[in-house]
Amino acid sequence: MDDLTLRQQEILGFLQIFSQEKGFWPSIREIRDHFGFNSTNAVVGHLRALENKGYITRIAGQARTYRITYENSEEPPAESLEVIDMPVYGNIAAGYPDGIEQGDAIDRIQVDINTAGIRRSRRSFALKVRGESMIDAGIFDGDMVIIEPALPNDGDIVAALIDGATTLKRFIKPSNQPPYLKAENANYPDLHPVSELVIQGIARSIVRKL
Amino acid sequence: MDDLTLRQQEILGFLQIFSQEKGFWPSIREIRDHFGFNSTNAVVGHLRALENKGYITRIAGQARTYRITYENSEEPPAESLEVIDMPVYGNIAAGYPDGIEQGDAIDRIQVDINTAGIRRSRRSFALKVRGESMIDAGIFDGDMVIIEPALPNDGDIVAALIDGATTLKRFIKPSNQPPYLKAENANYPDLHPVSELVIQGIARSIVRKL
DNA sequence: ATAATCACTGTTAATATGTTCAGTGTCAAG
DNA sequence: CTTGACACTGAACATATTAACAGTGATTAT
Repeated sequence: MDDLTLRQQEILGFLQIFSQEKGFWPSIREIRDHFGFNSTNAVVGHLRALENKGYITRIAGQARTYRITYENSEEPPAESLEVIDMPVYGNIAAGYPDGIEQGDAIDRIQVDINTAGIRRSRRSFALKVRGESMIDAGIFDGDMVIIEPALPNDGDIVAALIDGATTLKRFIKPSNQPPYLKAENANYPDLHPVSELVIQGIARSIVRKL
Repeated sequence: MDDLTLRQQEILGFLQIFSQEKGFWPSIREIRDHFGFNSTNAVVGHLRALENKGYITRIAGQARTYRITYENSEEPPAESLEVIDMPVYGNIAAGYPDGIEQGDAIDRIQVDINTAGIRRSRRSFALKVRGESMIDAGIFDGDMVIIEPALPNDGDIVAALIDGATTLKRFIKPSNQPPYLKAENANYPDLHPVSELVIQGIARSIVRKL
C-alpha cells in the first residue's frame, strides 16, 4: 500500500473522526471548510489520491458515500506492561486499608504499575479526593489518587487517617521533632497529631478525568 | 416515546441495516426503491414521522445525514473494564497522529478505558506535557495527558499542532468567529491561528506521577 | 534547466438529493 | 356520515454535492 502524504493523512483522519463523531460522512464542502480551503477541488484531489492508493472507496457521483478500506490497524499486541487492578474508595471510614471490605469500593481502576508508580504485590488502592486541601499541589476535588501502602518520608503526600476519615496531606518530618501533616492550601492549617498519626499509604500518582 | 406504525418500523429497520451494511446512509430515493414506492414523498412522510417521534435526527436539506436516536437494539454488553494500550509521545514532530511511527513513542501506558475517559477503537494516545502553559488548569510540566482524536468543542482542552510541535491549549470557538487557542496561564498569550489549526485530539484525562 | 509531484484557487457544469404542493384511497373512531 | 390518521402517487422545484477544466506556486527529483 502506497504511503500517504501528510495532507492525505490529515484528510483520512478527518474522515474517520467526523464519521465516528457524527455518524455520517462529511460532504466535500464540509471537508473543505474544516481545512479552510477556498476550493472544493483541493479536497477532490486528495480524495482521488486516497482512493487510488486504496485507503478509501467511494461511489462516484453520490453524496457522502465513503467506505474506509484500510483501517490503520489495531495496535501491535505490545509487551504487556504489568497491569494491576485496584479498588477505588470514596472515603475510608476507619482503620487500616487492610480492613476494608471489597464492597466499600465505589469503583475499580486498572493501570500498569509503571505509570501508576507502584510496585506489584503491595495492596495498593485508589482514593477519590474530597476537598480542596491539596489544591496548591495541583490535586483537586474529584481527582483519583493512587496510594501505595508504605512508610512515608519527609515531603511525601500521604493518605492519613484523621478523626476516622481519610484525607490527603503532605507528610513533614522535621529532624528531632514529631512529624505533622501540612495541607497545600493557604486556608488550611497544619495538622499536628493530637494522639496518633495513622498513615495509610503514600500517594504515587494521580489521575484526573477532564 | 411514541410507538411506531408497522411501516415506520420497517423504514427504521432498513435505515439501520443499510447503514450497517454499507457504512453510509441511504438517500431518500434509495429507500423508495427498496420499498418499491413510486414517489419519494412516501419516504419523506415516514422520515418526518420518525423524526417527530424522536427515533431519528436529520439535518435538513443535507444528504444522507441521519442519526439514530433510539436504538431499538441491544446495548453494548456492559462495562467489563477494558484495558487498552497506548503509546506515549514526548513531542509530535509534525503531522497528524496517524502518521506517527510507532518508534516515536517514548513509552507506553495501559489504562482501562473508563478511567482514561476514552472510547475503545479510536487511536488514542498519551502526550507528555512540556511547559507551563496549562498550569492554571492544573496541568503541569511532566504530566501525561491522554488524548482522544475527536472534533473539539468550545472549552475543550486539545492537543494542537503549532509550528510543527504539539502543545496543549484550551480550544475556544466563539460563535461566528474563527476558533483560537487559549493558554491557561496568565503569562501566555492567546494563540490565534495564523494559517491553519490542526487539532490532534481532545484531552480526556491526565496522569501525574508524584 | 526541465519535468513531475503536491497542494492548492476559481469557475462552471451536471446531477444527486431533499422538499413542497396538490391529490387519491383505505380504515377505524366518534 | 364525517373526521382524522395512515400510506401512498405524481410532478415540480431548490439546492446540496460531486466533478471537470484551466490555472498558480512551491518543492523535489532527473
